Amino acid sequence: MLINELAKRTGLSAHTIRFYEKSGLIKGKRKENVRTNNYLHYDEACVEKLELIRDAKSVGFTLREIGQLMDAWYSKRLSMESKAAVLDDKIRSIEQRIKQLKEMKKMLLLFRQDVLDDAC
Amino acid sequence: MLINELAKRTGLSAHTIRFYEKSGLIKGKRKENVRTNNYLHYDEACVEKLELIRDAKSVGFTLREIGQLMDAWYSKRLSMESKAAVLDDKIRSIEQRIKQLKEMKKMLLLFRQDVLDDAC
DNA sequence: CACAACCTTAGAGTATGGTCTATACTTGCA
DNA sequence: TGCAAGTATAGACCATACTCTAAGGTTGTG
Repeated sequence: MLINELAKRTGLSAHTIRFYEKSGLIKGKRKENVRTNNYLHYDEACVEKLELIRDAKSVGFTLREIGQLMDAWYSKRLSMESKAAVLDDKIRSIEQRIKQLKEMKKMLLLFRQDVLDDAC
Repeated sequence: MLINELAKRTGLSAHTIRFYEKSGLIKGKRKENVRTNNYLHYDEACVEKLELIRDAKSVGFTLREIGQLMDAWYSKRLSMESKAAVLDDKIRSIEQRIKQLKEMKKMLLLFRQDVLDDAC
């Protein structure tokens, strides 16, 4: 599929997709048998990757971290161990973030109670 | 206390503290009886606020959101209802983020298992 | 009273993550 | 064949959140 279809499939703009491609997160391919243009073609793996990017971004991962994550998942040059290590690292950082969020929530609930108490 | 002591107390740089002050998140006061300089003095509330900023940033809040939060907490011009509403809003967004993080963790654990399985 | 160690403001520079514009070529349809 | 719609690349521009430098005034100690 071409970039506009990919944009429709993922809900991202073509601009943003090009930005991600320039950042090395996804890669389109040129068709060898087509010489008249240099349009880039994208496959289902690109859709999946862009969805992963969207999800990972929404929980606070940077594009750099997401790149490492996708390398661990797709790359052939990394060993099983180093792939697992990258994933373990991200999993630990997620657990840490969940812990911090729970603490922040507890604090906000206290704030909230104080606000309501003061006024009564 | 002056800015360097505040920096030491909070672990933030004086640069960053000035940036936060310029952004409206904290406010130092000039001493009225001192006319020879225009040094800004900070109190314990500033230390607390900066610690809140640090914590809230680490869980992904923007400075703008943190500003709203601290308004809800410290401001006298907001009603009890609107303060509680701001807090409720942030609490809901935290819950949403925790949910997303748990999903992301589940996914990474599956990735991890797949990586290990493939290699065996 | 020299001088290091503070303080101030203004503004430049950096990194991240987009977002948009300009220019130019290609394709598909009437 | 003309022309709207799609594609490519380069680079400008934006917001957020710092980070640093410059230039100048103040304070405290020997």
